[in-house]
Amino acid sequence: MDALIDVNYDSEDKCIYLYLINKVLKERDFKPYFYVDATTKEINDFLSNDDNKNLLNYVENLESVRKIIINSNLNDSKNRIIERNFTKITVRYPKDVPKLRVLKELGEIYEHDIPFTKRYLIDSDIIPTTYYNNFEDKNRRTIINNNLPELKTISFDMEVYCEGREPNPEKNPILMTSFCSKDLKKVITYKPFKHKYMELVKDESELIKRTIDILKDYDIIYTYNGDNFDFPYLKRRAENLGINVFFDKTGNDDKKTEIGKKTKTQKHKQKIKISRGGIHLRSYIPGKVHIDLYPIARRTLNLTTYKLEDVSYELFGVHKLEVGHQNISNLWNNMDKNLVEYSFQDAYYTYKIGEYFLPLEVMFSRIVNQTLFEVSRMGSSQMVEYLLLKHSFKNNFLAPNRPSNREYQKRLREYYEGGYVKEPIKGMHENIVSMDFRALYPSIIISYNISPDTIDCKCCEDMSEKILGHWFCKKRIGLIPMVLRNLIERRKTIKKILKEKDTEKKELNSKNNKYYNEYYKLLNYEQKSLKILANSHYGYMAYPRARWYSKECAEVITHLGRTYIQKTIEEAEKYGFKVIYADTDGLYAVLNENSDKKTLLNKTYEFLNKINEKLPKDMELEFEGYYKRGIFITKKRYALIDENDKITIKGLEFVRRDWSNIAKKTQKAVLEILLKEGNVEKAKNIIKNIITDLKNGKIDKKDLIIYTQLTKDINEYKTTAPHVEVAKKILKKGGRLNIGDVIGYIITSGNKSISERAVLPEDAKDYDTSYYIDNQILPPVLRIMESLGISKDELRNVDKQITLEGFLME
DNA sequence: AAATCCGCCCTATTT
DNA sequence: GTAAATAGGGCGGATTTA
Repeated sequence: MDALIDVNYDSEDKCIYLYLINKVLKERDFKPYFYVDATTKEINDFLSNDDNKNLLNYVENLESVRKIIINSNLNDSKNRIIERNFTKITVRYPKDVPKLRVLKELGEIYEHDIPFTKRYLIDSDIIPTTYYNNFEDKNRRTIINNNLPELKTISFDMEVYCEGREPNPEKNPILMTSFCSKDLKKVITYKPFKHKYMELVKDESELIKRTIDILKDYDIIYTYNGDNFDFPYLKRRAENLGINVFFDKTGNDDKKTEIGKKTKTQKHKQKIKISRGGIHLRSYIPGKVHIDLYPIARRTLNLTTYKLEDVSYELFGVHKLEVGHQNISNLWNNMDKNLVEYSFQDAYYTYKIGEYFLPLEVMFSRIVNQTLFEVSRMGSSQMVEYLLLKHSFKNNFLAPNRPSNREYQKRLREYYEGGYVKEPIKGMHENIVSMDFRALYPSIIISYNISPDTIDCKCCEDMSEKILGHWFCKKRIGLIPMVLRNLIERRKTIKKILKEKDTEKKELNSKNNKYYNEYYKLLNYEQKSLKILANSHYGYMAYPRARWYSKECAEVITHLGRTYIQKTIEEAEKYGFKVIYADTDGLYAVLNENSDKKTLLNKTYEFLNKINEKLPKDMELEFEGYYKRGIFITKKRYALIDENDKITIKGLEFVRRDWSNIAKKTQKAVLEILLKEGNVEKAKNIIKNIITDLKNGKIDKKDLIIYTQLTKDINEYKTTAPHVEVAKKILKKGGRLNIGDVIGYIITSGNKSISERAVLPEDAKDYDTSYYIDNQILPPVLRIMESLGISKDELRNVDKQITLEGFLME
């Protein structure tokens, strides 16, 4: 029983290492290759040329093969897909491929930039993190089951001495490391702190050695920002102290075999490799799965800030002990045992977050067919791309190339129309129903067979009606619709199983055994990952760096989307609904004549049945929800309350990070009163009280902080903005900043510009009361009041804040 | 000279 | 490093007002 957890090309051994749980296999048969649009003769001639003689050494084999290529020139009168011969060039080593790219002088080269280990997973039939029988024998290899493999997981965190703002690995030592796993809780350090999880070692060198010793026996290592901090720091410290860092599992070296036969033992393969991935680093250890939870949290959750503490609170609702980086040195010097507790809590919550995200990542890894390490660092578009590469390979297609920089720049400038948004009927509404299309874009893609390899195919030109001047093949299913259909069908099956299990559970009304729970949970994760991937295909086709980019396809999809929602609005109105608001794939409506909830719901279901009969079979308009009340302010900004008094807020300041907490709290309180009771006077009172508190300095500093993200390098900003000015101050103090960092600041008093008065919360001596009243508290609540028909004049006679306050304070 | 308007840049949301 | 549609703050130059 074996399961693959990592794949690495060993450049010393010149072959692929397949890391299974507790076993390493070598794959020597698989060689790097790519394709050239030229004949073997042309290539042979080119390579026998004296200038290119050295290139010939790299080539292991030339072979003419039939492949299907997508003709991306839509104006071309040839077919959309063409099957013809290309030359497949197999080389000795991965690094030979870049050298042979000069062959593009002879004709376009294809699939020359797919990393070798990823290529291996595309071409092989191995699904990562899945149990197989007879793994070592390619012909007898069979999947046992879909259970989650028993992976040994551990979290790891490090504390470092820090004098200034940033620790310096040349000077500042590692103070302690902490770990958490199912059966291990430990903090290692070289000062005798008192704590139940403490392990004392002699010095930093021993600390590092002991740390490696612990980690090497685990399969998965969770960190929080380990990519950019813990591992690079650990590596550098170890180098400076002259320590060799190898993560080879105890006993692994004895079990290394060729596929089939035994070979000499080999050690010292698994060391930390730091590589650049865009602006960030990646810390990889061959054979281990390092999962950095920080980027996953950033991608998956929507929070103001993404400190470990914020994420723990979001996921588990617990506040963990927090220590500022600068305070670590103090705690260390004073032998404060809180440092140990803090360090352990970091490891503990990192572990919990890791276990929380792992199943979903495992599912992505299986579906996309790439390693956990890679998949946990991919965005949804990259996952779609690898999924498509897999299916492209299976169907004998040549994958389109990634765009050149020029092509990318060109694509960036291509705009097209998106979803339809109806101007809302502003103000308060009651008895509201909402309906939306289930997976609108994916279902359109499938229904119309929209794909770069089916658009405007010559074979179907005459028999097709044109959509924005385009049509799609009727004879052959396109690559993207095919992949999408697979995902959606599998998801449907899972949903059905889950539903059956659910009713079964209810009928039995009994406690479930463990197997049932695990099975159920896992299917639920699979279902979630399938949904995410399905929903990413439209965005993928419109993504300028995509191989299967097609602006035309994306344009047709949104066009059809607009048509369907507009048609639905029209039908709803004919049916006796008043549509209050609609955005892209869904709408909110009330009945024209006054009615109770029951009448409304009955009518809604009648309407849905009627509409769904007319829709293509893969498309469906669904009931989404019923709401007692709702306030609609503008497009993309509204709030609703359901029967359980649950409030949903969309787009308003309350859900945005770039507003102070006090402004958000006030808006929420006002909305709550208006939605629950419709009492305008009470709402005014809330505002009045907050303003009084603000004036009396009763507001907690934390509630005044405004958070804004840096979205580019500080020098690229063309305008002065508060968060940019604060960022400059941070840099001046010796701090480091990255693109994507979130800056928090408070506006202090004075009469200079707002940007000049923005300071870091820790530096704020006071705050500008009138700024917070005029620019933070009032605008968000006034917009709501105004939408209810309470004119600004009613609230403020002249435009001075003093007068408005006067009105509120009466 | 001050107040106001407006376009631009920028961020963050919704779908 | 999925897309477009959208609102709204702050800045700074242009325009209007006194």
